Amino acid sequence: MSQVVTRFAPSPTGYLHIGGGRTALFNWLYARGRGGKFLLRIEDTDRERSTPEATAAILRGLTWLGLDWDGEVVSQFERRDRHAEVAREMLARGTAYKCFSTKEEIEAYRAAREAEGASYAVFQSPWRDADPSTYPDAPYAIRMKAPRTGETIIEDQVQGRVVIKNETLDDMIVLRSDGTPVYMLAVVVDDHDMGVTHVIRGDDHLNNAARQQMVYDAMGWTVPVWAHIPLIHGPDGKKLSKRHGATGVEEYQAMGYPAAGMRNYLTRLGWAHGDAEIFTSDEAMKMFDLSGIGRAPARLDFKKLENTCGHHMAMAEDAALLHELQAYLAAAGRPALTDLQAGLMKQALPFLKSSAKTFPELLEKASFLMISRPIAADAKAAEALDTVSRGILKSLTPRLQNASWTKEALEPILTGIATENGIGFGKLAAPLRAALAGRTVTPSVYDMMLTIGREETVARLSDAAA
RNA sequence: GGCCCGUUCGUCUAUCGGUUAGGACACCUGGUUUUCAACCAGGUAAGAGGGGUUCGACUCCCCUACGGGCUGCCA
Repeated sequence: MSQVVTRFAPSPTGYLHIGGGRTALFNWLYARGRGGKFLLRIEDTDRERSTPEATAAILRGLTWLGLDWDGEVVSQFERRDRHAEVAREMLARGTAYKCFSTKEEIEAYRAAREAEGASYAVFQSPWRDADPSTYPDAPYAIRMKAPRTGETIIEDQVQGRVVIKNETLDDMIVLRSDGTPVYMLAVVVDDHDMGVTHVIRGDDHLNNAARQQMVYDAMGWTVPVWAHIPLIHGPDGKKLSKRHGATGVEEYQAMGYPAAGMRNYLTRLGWAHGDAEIFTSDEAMKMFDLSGIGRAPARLDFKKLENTCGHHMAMAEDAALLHELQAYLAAAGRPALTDLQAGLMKQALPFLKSSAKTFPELLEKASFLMISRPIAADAKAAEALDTVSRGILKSLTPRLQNASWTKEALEPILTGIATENGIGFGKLAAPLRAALAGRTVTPSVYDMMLTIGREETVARLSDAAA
């Protein structure tokens, strides 16, 4: 078996949709897991709607997801001459013909059929078998000479064997009367020329596959392996749209989901391998197979996304996580970390990452190291700093001056103070949290003290005790 | 309208004719605990409906309902 070649072929008419991201991911996993190639082609033949900004956004989205492609990005529009050449070759082979019917004539044909009571009308061009000597001197489109009887069978790796009756398909136009190629032809020519062996795409193309397969047949080309995957739906089961919230991959980056978690979640959305839930991309590549893809559309579940992200956050290496955190801040338009904050963050990451699911949550938990003196206590925290508590903090600071700065050394000091004052550790922790972080919900007081260091700890406690 | 695809706990799914229908998320309860989390243990919860085929159907076939897609000289 020759090398596997897959591709992702989005239209540059907007940002990278979450469904497109998953389609790209499946193609990437399939190719990478088999030592194959994953190609990227921009289907920009619709000049009205295609924009360079959209192409850039799609590339950014893929890059964020960690999906790397092989070779140069192919522009479909730039290959239009090649597409036209194939259309002419079909003409020469007799698998296509010149059609001089105008748009008005086609509409009239359909209207007439419907008037006769037909519920639908496949246009049958009068030029299909016309004698070339009768051709008018007028613009013409090139139509594929599709079989009118029999059936076209799509052997789909996800949908199974799909049978389409040829009589329901018209002679599709492959080259418009203005000489530009039509998408359906372009896809086939490009996939063939690029050596694509496996076409993994949304099942909105399932019906199209029949016509595309006819082009392969007409040209005598090898039909690729088809795999039409179901689309992603919103939580209510309807097609995912803006009203469900985020539909763009980059929006998820801006919301602070780690890319590894996003990848894992998207891989599991509509695909399964036994009970495997949490896995790295390397593991996913080894497990991924077309047979594991479900046939029903899957719904987006933010809770599970978060949970999956939490696992990956905890699994991440500190340096890489810090790097991604900084990228998140930039993507979300939030201020970057100062060198001091970055240094403290690196120390705090080992305990912060184990309980955070997203970067905003991580930052929330890290607020004690983001702030600087004087620490402003919020209303609830201020309540914890009553006269008695301030007195306790005051008596605590001298004992911290000479302690070695480890949890083992600090623990007896803090529990000792609590015992001396006849209070439980919980009663002591509250004012400590208020003094160190200015809030009532924080990481462990020991973790905070160890992170910011002796000098800053004593300073913050002294501030609060004053 | 026609054609095509789909339908297992609330959600993602396992099952490929014989299971007490399994796992994960969510939810509920308990535990741990200096707060919030995280973590640990346990629990609630499913084969759209109706016909067949079969000794036996979630699994195979048909019908219905519901959802989605396609039906362009858009992609």
